[in-house]
Amino acid sequence: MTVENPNTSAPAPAPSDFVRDIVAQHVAEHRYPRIITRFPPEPNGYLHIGHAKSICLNFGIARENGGQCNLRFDDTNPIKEDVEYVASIVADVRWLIGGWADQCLGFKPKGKAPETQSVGGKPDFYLPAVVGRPAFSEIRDPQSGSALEPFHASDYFDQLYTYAVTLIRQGKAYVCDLKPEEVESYRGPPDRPGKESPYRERTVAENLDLFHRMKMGMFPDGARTLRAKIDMASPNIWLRDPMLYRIRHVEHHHTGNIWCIYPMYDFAHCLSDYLEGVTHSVCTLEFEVHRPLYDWILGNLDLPRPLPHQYEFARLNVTYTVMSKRKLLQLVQEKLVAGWDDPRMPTICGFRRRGVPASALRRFVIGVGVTKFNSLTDVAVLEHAIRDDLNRTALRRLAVLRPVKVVLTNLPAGGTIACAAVNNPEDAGAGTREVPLTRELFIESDDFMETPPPKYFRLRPGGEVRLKYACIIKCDEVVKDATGCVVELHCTADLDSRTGGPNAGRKVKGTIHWVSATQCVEAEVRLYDRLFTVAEPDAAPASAESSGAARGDFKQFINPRSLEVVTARLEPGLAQAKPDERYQFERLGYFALDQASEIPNPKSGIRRPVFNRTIPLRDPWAKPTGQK
RNA sequence: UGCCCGAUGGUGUAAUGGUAGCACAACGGACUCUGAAUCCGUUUGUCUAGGUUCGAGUCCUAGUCGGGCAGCCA
Repeated sequence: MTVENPNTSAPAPAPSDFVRDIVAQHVAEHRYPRIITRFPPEPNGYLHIGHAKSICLNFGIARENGGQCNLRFDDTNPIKEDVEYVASIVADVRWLIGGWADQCLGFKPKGKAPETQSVGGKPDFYLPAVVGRPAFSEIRDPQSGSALEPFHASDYFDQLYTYAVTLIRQGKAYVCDLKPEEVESYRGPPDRPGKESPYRERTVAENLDLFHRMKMGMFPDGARTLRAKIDMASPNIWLRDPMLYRIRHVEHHHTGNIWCIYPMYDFAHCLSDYLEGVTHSVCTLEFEVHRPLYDWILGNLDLPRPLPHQYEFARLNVTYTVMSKRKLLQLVQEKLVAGWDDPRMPTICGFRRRGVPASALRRFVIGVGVTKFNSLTDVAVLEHAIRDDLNRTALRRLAVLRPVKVVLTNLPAGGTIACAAVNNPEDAGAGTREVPLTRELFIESDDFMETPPPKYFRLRPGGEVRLKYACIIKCDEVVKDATGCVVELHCTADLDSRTGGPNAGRKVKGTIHWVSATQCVEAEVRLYDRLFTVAEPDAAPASAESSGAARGDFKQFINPRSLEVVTARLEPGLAQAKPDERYQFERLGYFALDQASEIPNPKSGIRRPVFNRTIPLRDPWAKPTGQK
């Protein structure tokens, strides 16, 4: 199989799934002049890896068909939404698709509303996109240089109001005075027909007047709604005269105080799709039962251009994490994590801060496929995608997380031996660097055992091990403190076994990493592990002893060891680590500079770098099964 | 409960009436100056019962199990 290798730039195989099959068929029969999709988040939370699946599907379809994908905020409920989220969503989307599908990103000229036009003699509204790669710092049209912005459903409130009036004129919508509880009881249970609202047969003139007065702010919140007149006996709840508009006297983050009536999702979404010329409106499974309503609204407005259609796929679930916005918000608000971008969070910004490349995230969400089956994907698949990406691209470096001092007794105190180290064995072009070998070193405490188990092939008293890129050393003496703790190992170096030396080919079983004790940098290193201890924090029942209150509470499964902070010693070159660079600390894992933290050293005042562990290397030996 | 949707190894996903394949995981081996990577190999699957057909994972019917919908949320 072909892989997306950045060195060979071999293309990844074009994904295939039922949605793409439908699109391909439409392309084959020239149903639309151009394929247009959209990614429509509500700005009420941060984007997570589940959204990444939707983003890669929608932008993927666009890029594979020379089409476009609009970023549109589905902002029809001002009480839940906030500008805080708008900026983060734009940043996350652009990071995820950057260099991959950003040429398909559809934005609109800033402040522009749908244009009034006539198509085949019929009145119409249309808002075409500007498609291209807007610069990252400032979003501008690459052609004209004019400012761009994402689409907003709230930019269509005028047009949506006009469409609502059209429905009223046709006798297909009415103003209803029922209270919320009454609406619920009139709607009825799914197995029996509902009851028609007493306000259902109001005259067109009365409905027009009432709807206008709703808009003018003459009624309090909840007093009246606009409803579609469809069928109170429908087995589909969403066809039982669904709400189209409700009254909300609240300021909207994008439209300010212009409106006090706001359209419902079902009314706004299908028409927003239409206004933007969307052809394929791809959403998750829970909207499947809404599709007849989506089609009803568009089908009853005599719209002159081709209508969009909705297709549904199963959302992404991953083991050992939670995905619902509510639960993620809870983790943030209750300070169980450090914020939305905490590297343990399944948010896009969390992964980014953790050091996961966008290409790895993309590869993962594309790899799991698109179906209508409610699946639970093993987090191991994600971890594999990350390791696979980083293995090919990360620069190898030496770092010791939990140091034990080693003294090479046959080396002079002040001397330095420069050792050539390979930067990336997967990429010959990455070259080499020099690391200093000195009399005093640090090695990983795990790499020495006084009484090792069978098949342990690192350092032991009297044993030999190779220092990677340097030479073989032999452990002559174990120095302990008063409590019996190992404080120092005295070893002799076999300099003939140096890389490139006469005895370079000498074999010893183990090779370990190391850093010079006198020429290294200190860093804070944050070791992240999965946030939850169970595969399904949502579903796992509480243990029998737990109280009823704790039953089903995902928070009881939070991993108390999901973050460990150590002071590590790094090879000197890492003082110049770059934020965008990815590193493999050899034999340990993949690490990236934390861009949000700069810890000044209290002693020296020098900035001490902070590294986040993106993911550890696979380590079968660490597992119980590996210790046989 | 009514309606809608779904079901292929442990997990995810192909096979579009014609040899059930791939990835991850697991296990074994080779190689190794990273117990990584790489390479080779092994184990494990069409929910059940009928029907259509020369032939069914695929089409039909019924059942079982799972998910969704009953916000003036999206």
